[in-house]
Amino acid sequence: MKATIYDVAREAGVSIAAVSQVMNGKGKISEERRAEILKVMEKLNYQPSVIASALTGKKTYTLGLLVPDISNPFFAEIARAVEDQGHNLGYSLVICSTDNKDERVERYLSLLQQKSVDGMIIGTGMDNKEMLTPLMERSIPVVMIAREMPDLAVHTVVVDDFVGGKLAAEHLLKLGHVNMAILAEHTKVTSSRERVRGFMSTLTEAGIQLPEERVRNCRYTVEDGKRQAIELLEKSAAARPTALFCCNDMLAIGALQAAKQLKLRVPEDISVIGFDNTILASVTDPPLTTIAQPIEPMGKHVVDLLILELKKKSQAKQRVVMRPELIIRQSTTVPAK
Amino acid sequence: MKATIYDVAREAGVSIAAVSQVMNGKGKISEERRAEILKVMEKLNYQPSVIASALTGKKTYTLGLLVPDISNPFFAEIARAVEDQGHNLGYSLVICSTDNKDERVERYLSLLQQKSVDGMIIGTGMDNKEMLTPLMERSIPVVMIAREMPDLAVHTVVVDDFVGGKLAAEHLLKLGHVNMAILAEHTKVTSSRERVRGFMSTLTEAGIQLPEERVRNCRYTVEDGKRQAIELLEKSAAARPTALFCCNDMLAIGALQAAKQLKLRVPEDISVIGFDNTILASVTDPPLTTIAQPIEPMGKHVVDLLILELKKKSQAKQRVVMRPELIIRQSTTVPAK
DNA sequence: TTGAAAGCGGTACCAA
DNA sequence: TTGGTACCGCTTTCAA
Repeated sequence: MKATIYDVAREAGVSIAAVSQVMNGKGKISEERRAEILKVMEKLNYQPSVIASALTGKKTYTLGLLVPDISNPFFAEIARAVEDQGHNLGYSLVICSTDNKDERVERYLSLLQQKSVDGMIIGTGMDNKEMLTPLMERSIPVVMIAREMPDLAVHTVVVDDFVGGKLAAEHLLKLGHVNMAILAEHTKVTSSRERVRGFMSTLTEAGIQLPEERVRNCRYTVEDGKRQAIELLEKSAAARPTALFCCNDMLAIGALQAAKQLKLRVPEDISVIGFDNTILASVTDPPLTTIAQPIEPMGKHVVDLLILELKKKSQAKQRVVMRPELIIRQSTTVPAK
Repeated sequence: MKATIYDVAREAGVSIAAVSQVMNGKGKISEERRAEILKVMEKLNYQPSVIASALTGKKTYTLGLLVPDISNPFFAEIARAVEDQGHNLGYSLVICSTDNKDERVERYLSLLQQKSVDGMIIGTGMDNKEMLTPLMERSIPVVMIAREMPDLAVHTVVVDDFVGGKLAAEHLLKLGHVNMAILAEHTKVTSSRERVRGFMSTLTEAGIQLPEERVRNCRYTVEDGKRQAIELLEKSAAARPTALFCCNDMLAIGALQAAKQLKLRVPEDISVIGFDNTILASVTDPPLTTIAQPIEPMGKHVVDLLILELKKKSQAKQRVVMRPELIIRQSTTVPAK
């Protein structure tokens, strides 16, 4: 069996209060007693129970992370960043893949509460934003990453999606494209909406109009990206776009596959630009030009905000917007004339 | 504040014991009381504290998963499979990325113990296998996935690496290759060793010898795979291998990049075959022929074994070996003559 | 059936 | 300085 505080106390011939004090560095203990207790703890290989300690109102040192799917490289990379910073600060991470289903979100939220996690990091969308209010009422710290719920007072760390869309547009514009299309996510995904908005507004400034049918909403899968891209591209050279802005790397990969299937060369016949700069973007062929999210700093920052909040409650909620960056690889070039 | 069992008891005018009983479906409670209590629980939105319950000796319904790096697609996919099956059975998952560092493994092992997880799933290697014995002594259930420690009595779920290597070799042999090379992982990684062994033994059976310098040990990164592949490939057409067996998809991607840099065409000039069949294999260009591990069934199975063990202790430890499968895509073909 | 009470492993207050 | 002790929220035994 595991040694308990009682075992240590008995073995050291002191009270459990004394043991507790040396663990927490509180109270006054004579040097010799402290040394003796430490020695016994060592000898018994004593590991204090986080469970017991949590029951007395202390923290569980556990955080929950909700993402749509941990097997999706973007969220896996976020998870790693969050895990690392959490670990630095002494916290463990429970992962929760929601598949973007409200029912799963709800289940996980409830589970995490029952397990008394110290805080939650939300990186998943949800239709019903009311789901978070019970948490706030119970003052369980919540922060958001890569997603936002504007009318919720929580710390949020996102990339500047509008600027991201703008960067993509500027890049394509500079290359000389005028005839473009967009593979977007579902319209309820704010980040995607903003990316589209940034992209479109830049086109508009350049005097270019994008017909409505050139903006396709896709599910977050390679397959759907491919399907929609095919619809966009299976036209005569004159009728099809020369460049495709995809709101995430998965969709861009779908676009790449669509091009291949249609025997179109990337980038000569069709330029493709992605978003996120996950590992996927670097292994495709051709490697994907994409808009990078600073995933690691974002994860680190969101954890810092969460820990800050659960230490000293109540402070102005901040919305941290990080700057995206254009990563030029080889999936974009000047349009064929 | 959160409602406690006392709140429910008071509100319902019963003892906390009664409330506890209806929660656990134990003891005898009259139908009316049970209904009343249920109603009050509902009304107060009562959520029992897993922490408190765990302290009384019940489970925490939390599992720990140790992998080298959750941002690596292979392990992210494993994590997802494990998470799903755990979730089905009522367990949450704490992820621990070890970077294959014994020091991190140790830290996480200790942390998970302090948090009283019900069991641990090890998918990471470790140099010092002694690290697990303290767990066994404390009879904390441990199972392994995708890795093994032969002299450890734990349930293990792995793919048949030897057969995997064999499948790869047979495929290349059938295509007509005689001049091959291997990108392996570090020799301390048993799975990689077995893959190499399976591959080599099949070549030997076919009367083909592989010179020692044709087997390169790499770190688990695209970069290192690329570096080593370049060394293998930067020779005259006559002196270089016509096919490369890579012990995981990451290395295979490195090989693809090496070929590209050396202006060799895949598969015409050089065939490349990977291992794992992660999402990466489907997005490269050309798409990677690879040996698939049945990740999802493996994850499911390992969780089942773990749960089984922590329910009814003590049973013969089993080693489940799943069959790998050759997935032919477009990175392999007949050798140029 | 029902409920009083003794833990589980700590924390923290307070008296000695 | 020390240690006794009342919780924390829940489970379980046992007497009523």
